[in-house]
Amino acid sequence: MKDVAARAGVALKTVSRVVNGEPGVTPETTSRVLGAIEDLGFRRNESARLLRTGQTATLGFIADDCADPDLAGVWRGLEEVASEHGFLLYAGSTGGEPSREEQLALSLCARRVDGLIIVPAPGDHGYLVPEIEAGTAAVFVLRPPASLNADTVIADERGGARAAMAHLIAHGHRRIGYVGDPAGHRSRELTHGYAEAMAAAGLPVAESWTSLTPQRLLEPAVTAVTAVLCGGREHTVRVLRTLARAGAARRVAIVGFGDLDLADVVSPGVTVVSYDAAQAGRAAGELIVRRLAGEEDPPRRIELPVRLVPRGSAEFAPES
Amino acid sequence: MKDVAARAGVALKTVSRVVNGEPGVTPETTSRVLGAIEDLGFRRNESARLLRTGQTATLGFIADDCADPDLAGVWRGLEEVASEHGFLLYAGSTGGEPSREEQLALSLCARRVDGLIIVPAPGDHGYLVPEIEAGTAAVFVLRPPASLNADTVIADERGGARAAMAHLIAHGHRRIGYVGDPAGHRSRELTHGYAEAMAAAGLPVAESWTSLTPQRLLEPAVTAVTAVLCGGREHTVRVLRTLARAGAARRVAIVGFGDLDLADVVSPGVTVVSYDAAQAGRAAGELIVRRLAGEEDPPRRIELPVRLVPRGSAEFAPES
DNA sequence: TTGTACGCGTTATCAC
DNA sequence: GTGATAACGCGTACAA
Repeated sequence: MKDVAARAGVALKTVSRVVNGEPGVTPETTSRVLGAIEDLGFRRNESARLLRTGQTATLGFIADDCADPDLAGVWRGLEEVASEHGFLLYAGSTGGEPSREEQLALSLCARRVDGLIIVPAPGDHGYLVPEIEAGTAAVFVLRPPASLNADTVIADERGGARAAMAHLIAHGHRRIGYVGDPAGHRSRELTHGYAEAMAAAGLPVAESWTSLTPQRLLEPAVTAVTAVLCGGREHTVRVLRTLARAGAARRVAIVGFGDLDLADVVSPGVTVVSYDAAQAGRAAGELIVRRLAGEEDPPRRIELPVRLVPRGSAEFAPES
Repeated sequence: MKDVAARAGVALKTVSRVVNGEPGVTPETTSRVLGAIEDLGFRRNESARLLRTGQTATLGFIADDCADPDLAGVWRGLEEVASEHGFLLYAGSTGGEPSREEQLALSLCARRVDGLIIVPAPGDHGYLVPEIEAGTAAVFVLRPPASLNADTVIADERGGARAAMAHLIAHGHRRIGYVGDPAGHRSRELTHGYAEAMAAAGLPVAESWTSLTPQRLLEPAVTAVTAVLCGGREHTVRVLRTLARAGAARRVAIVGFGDLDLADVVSPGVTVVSYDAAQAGRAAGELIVRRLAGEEDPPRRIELPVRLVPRGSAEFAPES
């Protein structure tokens, strides 16, 4: 910028004015400065600018694995909003490790991102308190934070599980199982929804039904189970694979959580409950943009609907 | 930092030394500074630091859509390398629009990212020349850049197409079609591979075979076609869906480009050719890290293998 | 072992 | 309209 000023024969500030489109510069001077900028291939150093202004126009996205379909969807929605408002986006994966999440978040704060959008790993999020007090906005997506009250956007997974269960029960299923990870926020919500729906229908639940694996589904001890809710894409795929190999010997109604590439191509089609991850990302982005615009309301909690998509794998009555 | 120095009763530089772990500070002084840092909740401002040092320890990733499975895979591999070497990652989606790509790339350069990893949109990339000359490293992934000679990591899509075609031909297919976008780098490569394989086998190609859509596959004019190569996941899915609806009336051998969630669960399993996107990301990351370490060799071109995964949808002879 | 002075590239304040 | 000068928060050279 100094060089540009020298070449145009003006002061530093005048170049700054031109670059920022500030008023009060003769068209003649402007064009001279512009010429010098062109000649020297000058491009403003944003780091310096941001150091001076204190605003980085930057957001950070932190999630387990940005390549996961749900999280990638969130990312896409978030990016839409970010680019609309002129924010650039950092992204980082934690692999579900709390320590890596903290490290990432603090690195981003040290770079003075204006806001953080976090799909939280398990563990405490108290480490963010000083950052938030220092002015960094934070929104949690898909999972609530621990030890922290902040804006949150989550999917109504429990409601989704209830809808799936009601669907299975309406088709005559009474002995229904759950296949999924034992831990994690989603599993907790889904098993709650599962239990609520079973209780509401007055149906008993055997303990072994809620800790199923695809293989155990074939064991004599649980062959009484006529339907399952799968707590995630990989579980749905594993169950479908296992049952496909078992052939006609074992028929189980299936509702999966999360949509799949070929869900409508397999036979029967895979019935799923799912939500719009991009919508979650957009909601989170809009929340944070509003905070950065100065909104001071107490933390909000936005809940996204989880909808049932019937395709056939759950729309039949048990044989017994 | 000034405040910390004041509170600890030392000079600015001493705080700097402690923060950076430089030698030459009394343990006593160190602990006093550390205490002040703790009390004030001080955290070094990286922007300022990087303004001073000139290195941002930051990379930028630009792609059509970070939520696309292939590009998300590239992202994952890239991030692995980046975090290993202490780089933070910006990410931006272009939606395939050249103007948005340019805008993103220049914004990132203005923030002085050390390097750019680009899955290029169509169009000219000459706009990057001044940036590269100014010291920004650039690597192109999955598609080669136009009007620019730079490091590139691509998948051997043409070879993949040849392998797929050879596979179909070996199973007795003679009239083979291609379903895919008319434009784009991948389509170009795949249709070249297609043509090469057909020519190598001495097979004639009707013009209508290379501009197929799922619907046209059912038309009388092209029912002679007994097998197809699909140029992308969405095409494979659409073909499978269309044929599933058509039922037993039309049987077509299929090889898809890009793996699918339930590829091994549908019956028959979907035979695909695919590559390891994460490997592409890692290769790109390593390339750029090496450049940033000062490597001066001429631009490299790394080619990743594309492998055939037989699952059944292509492993049968034509009926005629 | 510690401190001083200066510079990184920009914007902001005021004077001219 | 334009310009000199001080900041922003930190690292570096060199003196103490």
